[in-house]
Amino acid sequence: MGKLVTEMLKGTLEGIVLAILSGRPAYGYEITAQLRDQGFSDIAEGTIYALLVRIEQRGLVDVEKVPSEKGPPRKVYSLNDQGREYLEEFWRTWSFLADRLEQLRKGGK
Amino acid sequence: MGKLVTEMLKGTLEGIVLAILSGRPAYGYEITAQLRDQGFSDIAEGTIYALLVRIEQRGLVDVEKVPSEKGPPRKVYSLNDQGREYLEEFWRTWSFLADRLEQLRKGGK
DNA sequence: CTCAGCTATTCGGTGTTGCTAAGTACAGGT
DNA sequence: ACCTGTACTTAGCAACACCGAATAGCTGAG
Repeated sequence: MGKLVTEMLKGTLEGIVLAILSGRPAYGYEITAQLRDQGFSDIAEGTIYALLVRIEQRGLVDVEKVPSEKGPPRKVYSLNDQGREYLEEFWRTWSFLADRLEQLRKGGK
Repeated sequence: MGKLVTEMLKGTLEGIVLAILSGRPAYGYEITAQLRDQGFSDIAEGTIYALLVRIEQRGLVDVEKVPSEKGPPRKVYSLNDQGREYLEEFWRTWSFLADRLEQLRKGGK
């Protein structure tokens, strides 16, 4: 999509992934594919994996290694309580920003 | 506000400033104050100035030096045609992202 | 059986961005 | 003279998404 999206994703991609995980546990490859389906056509694979490592280190998710039928074992991530809390905080921050931008869009016309 | 906002601002702050400039020309100090009023309580001054330099170098704004009554001369920035075009692109990208997040927020519950 | 192709993860290096912190510069009040 | 408020600049830092390559396992075509 371009540089604009790339920059905007900084800080939101993390929330997006957490939101996806809040639905059900998932592993990296799956998440990447899902994002691609949902319109984030050019999200780099490496980006997701790096992000997953990060949120794991922060203790927002639990990890379980699950053997795959067609490849190396999957690392399945699931949102834990701390992650759920963080996700709520994320939504609050997002709302704040979205509200401000909505106002600017109306007023600034 | 915290790290979350800081990261989210990456990529959006630029649009925010352009949106402000689309209302009327303004200078850095003024923009910073305005943002603070509008709830971005801890935006760093240096951040805005650096951003303004950037968008000037990209040719999105025109600059005019205007003497001030109470300090060094102001650099007044005004959105030009290219900037207006870019701002529209920004809004399109923002809408895309906001839509995706809105969906996630509903579905992921 | 080997090789291509899909699944799945890891890693090193890059560019952009916002923050921190300090410094420069000018006006007016005490 | 000194401090406060206005106004801009600069250098160095950390976080994040990207790119490209490497690794690893499995399956099916040749």
